[in-house]
Amino acid sequence: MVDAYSGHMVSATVRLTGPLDSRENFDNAACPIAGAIDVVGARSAFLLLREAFYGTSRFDDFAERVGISQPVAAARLRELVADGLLAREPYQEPGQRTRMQYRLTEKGTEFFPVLAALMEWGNRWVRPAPLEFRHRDCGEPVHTELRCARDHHVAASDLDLVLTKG
Amino acid sequence: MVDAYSGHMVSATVRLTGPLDSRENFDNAACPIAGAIDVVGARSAFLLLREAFYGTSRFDDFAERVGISQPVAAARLRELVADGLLAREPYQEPGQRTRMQYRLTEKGTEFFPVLAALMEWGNRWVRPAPLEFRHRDCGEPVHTELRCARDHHVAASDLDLVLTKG
DNA sequence: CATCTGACTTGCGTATGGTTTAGTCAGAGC
DNA sequence: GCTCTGACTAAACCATACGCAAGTCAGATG
Repeated sequence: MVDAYSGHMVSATVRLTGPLDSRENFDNAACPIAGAIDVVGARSAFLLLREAFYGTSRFDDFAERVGISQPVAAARLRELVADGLLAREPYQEPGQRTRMQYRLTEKGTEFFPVLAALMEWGNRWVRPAPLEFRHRDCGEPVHTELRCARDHHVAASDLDLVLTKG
Repeated sequence: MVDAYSGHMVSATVRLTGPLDSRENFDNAACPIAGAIDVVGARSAFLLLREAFYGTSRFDDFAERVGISQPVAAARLRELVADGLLAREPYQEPGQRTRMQYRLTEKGTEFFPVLAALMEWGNRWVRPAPLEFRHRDCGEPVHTELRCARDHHVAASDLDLVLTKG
């Protein structure tokens, strides 16, 4: 982990393999991370999704619990629906009038690991809070990790980034 | 997974336990997710960190490979250094003059699961790319997942969010 | 018919993240 | 001492993310 020339610690980097090694075949415009951020990059989008995972479903609750204004909540919820992370649908409790609710789609649900990783990192490095995820069945704390198909725990420095086609 | 009243699918939500159940004891201002976003919320910050994990260390390379202008690269790198995710340090290759490099700190290195989760989600739902992380030792694909201390695989709907103090 | 509530919209101003173009500055090599 | 390169900075500008205050509108409830 110590660089031969500088004597400084070297970062734990991913290794880019094959055609990616020269960096010429890495297409920045095609990067899925950039794509993801273009969809959910706004602060309010992250926090609205957090709220959705906490069970919030109604417009006013979203705005209030996230702490954003109604115009922003409306704009962002509309985007999240348009991008397929949330579904907007009418519902009716008995004896109540029809209302609207926002529900996580499969695309939205699968975003959870991002939020969990962000929460874990934020809790450790930015804003420690007395909050923790626990597995309901066994009560043990839960954290995000990288695993390979053979179930090995993997660090960033043990990763290769490979081109699977082309 | 089907709501008793609406007949619609119900989202896979985390369960807020104890004092959090009523939502009155959930302090939005203290949320670690919000804290994390306040630090690395900008698109350019995510992409600069991605580049750092891909081994980039020099200013011009960051700007070019991320595809951002130099003023933005300078501003964001300065912030990431100020926030402790990157370290800016001089280095010197033999026979070369002293230059600057940006290196991931421990705080920055631990951000990797967020990027990995974002990449996995983006690759599946937004911008499929022929890119994959593989475990260098065994060659198997790697993905992010939630595990409890007893090594159970956990979904969002199997999670409790608990207050550990207060 | 009047009121209430949920779910927004409209209009306005500010802050931030981004762009382009151009320039600075220091050290190594010639 | 001139040039080249790496690492930025400066100025002017545009787009969007956000805020606040107020208004709209439709469907129960009384």
